This record gives sequence, structure tokens and C-alpha cells, in this order.
Amino acid sequence: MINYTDILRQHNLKATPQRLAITDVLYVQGHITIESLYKVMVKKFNSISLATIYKNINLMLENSFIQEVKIPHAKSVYELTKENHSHFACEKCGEIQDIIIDLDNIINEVARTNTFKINSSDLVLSGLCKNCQQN
Amino acid sequence: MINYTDILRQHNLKATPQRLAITDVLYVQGHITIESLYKVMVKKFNSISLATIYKNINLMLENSFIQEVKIPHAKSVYELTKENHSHFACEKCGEIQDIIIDLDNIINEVARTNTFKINSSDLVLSGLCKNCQQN
DNA sequence: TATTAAAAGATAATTATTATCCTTTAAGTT
DNA sequence: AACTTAAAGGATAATAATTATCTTTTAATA
Repeated sequence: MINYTDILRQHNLKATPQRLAITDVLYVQGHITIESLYKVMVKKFNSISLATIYKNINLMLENSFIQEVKIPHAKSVYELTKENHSHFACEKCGEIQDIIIDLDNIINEVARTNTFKINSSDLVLSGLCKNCQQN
Repeated sequence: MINYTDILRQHNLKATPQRLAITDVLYVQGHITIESLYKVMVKKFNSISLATIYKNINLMLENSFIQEVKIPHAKSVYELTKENHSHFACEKCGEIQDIIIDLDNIINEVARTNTFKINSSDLVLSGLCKNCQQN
């Protein structure tokens, strides 16, 4: 388990127990919806306010400490910011997986043949995870 | 301008003036948020209810007559369903453009090296459109 | 340990979306 | 062309999601 205290401080965020727990949940779970995060957090801090979840998620988003991932036909999930990657979303169980895909060639080609300037890409593949293919 | 009357009926949707106007707006504009669609529709039907917009958008989504496109850091837009394609979103002016990108090779490669089964892909490139690069 | 700005918690307010209920109408039938 | 009826529209209440406000608590630093 990583010590996020310093990392939070570097982002000018106080290392409160609630925040450390949120980062820990994100680290352990990988991807989580607001709703699920709140449920998990209530177990750890029985009087935590939903507003605290939202305020922290928004602050962390502003600091690029975390990222929102918009999933087709499902609620957004949040993840700790890491190197550029894409996502797989299982349509049945909702599981989200990180996948490393090199899109450089494609993006360069698109940039070459269009007038816009590309800064970032968001790719989500949807389908069935291994488990849901069987059951 | 396309006649959507029959197309709506084929989807078991009555061809009401409101619906024809919504499809026309989608056809002309390409991509539009709920909010903007409502504003445009109020000009055409001054007593139209926002509920009518939502009900129709949801019905059309269920019928796969239209699609929702989730845009990072922005509101979702809706578009008439067409052949598979990706999107470019201008971070400054919010303009959305369709782009044709062949992702088959990439998707096949990802499928080959992973355990999940891929059914669809959603790719949004973000950056600056031609106009916003200059201004 | 004292100070203070930031954060937490409680909850009100706002925004987005859906549900309900009554009226109107598209589309098929006579 | 009038008749019938299920579907759709409009008004608005209800719910869900998110943000704002205000008071209390606490992390960080002196």
C-alpha cells in the first residue's frame, strides 16, 4: 500500500483520513463509481457525508490526481491518474479493465489527414469479460 | 432533407411533428445536447415540454434510432445512428466532428491478446479545431 | 499548545431526469 | 369523412444527482 500523504500535499491537498481512504480505495479497486465509493467509505467512516465524497472527487479531478472515465450505457468511474491507457467495460457485470493500446500511429494518421490538433484520446471497448462469456 | 416519417414508423414510433422536428434537428446539426435540442425545439413548438424531449430521446435510444456520445469534460451529445465512426471534440468551442477511423486491426490485436470479447468501441479524440487553434 | 485555513459534516438548493396524469392526436377502421 | 383508440404531448410532481452554504472540526505549522 502506497503512502499518499506526501502526494496529496504536493497537490496542495491536506492529507485527511477521509482523503487517504479515498485514494486507498481507488488504488485497491482501480475504478469505482461515486455511488460505490460512498458505500465503501461509509463502512470506514460511518458519519461521512456524501458531500465530502463529491468535494474530494472534484478537487482531485481539478488537480489531475484522478480521472473520470465515461462509460457507454453506464455510470462514470474514477481512477487514479496513470500513464495513458484505454479501457474495457463488460456490458454484463460492469467490470472495468485497463488496457494498454498504442494509438500513436492511428492518432498521427488522423492528425495528418484532418485540420484539428489532437491533445488526448479516450477509447473504451465494450463487450463481455471472460467470466460473463461463460455464465 | 430526408423523410423520416416511414423510418420512424418502422421503429414503431408515430411520426408526430415534434419527432420529425427532432430528427430533422439531429440530421442538420449532427450532434446536439439535450439542452440545446430543447432550445431549438422551443423555437419551433413554443409550448413543447422538456419531458417530450426526454421521452423521445429515450425512445429513440431504445430503438437504436439515435446514439448517445459521451464526451470527456462535457455534456453528452446525441446523433442519428450511422455506420461505425469515432469523434473529435474541440476542447474550446465544444464542436463535435465525426471521424472515420479503421480500428479493426487494433481491436483484433487487443482481442487476440486478452480474454474478453469485444462488441463495440467508442473513441473520442479531444483537442482544438481549426478555428480555435487560431483564435 | 495555539492559530488558522482547509476540510468535514449536515443539510438546503439547484440541476437533471423520470414519473404521473390528463388532454390531444396519429393512424387505422368503418 | 367521422369513429376509435393507443400512443404521444404538455404540465407538473417526484426523484436522483450534484453543488452550495454554513457551522464545527482538524491538519499543518508556528
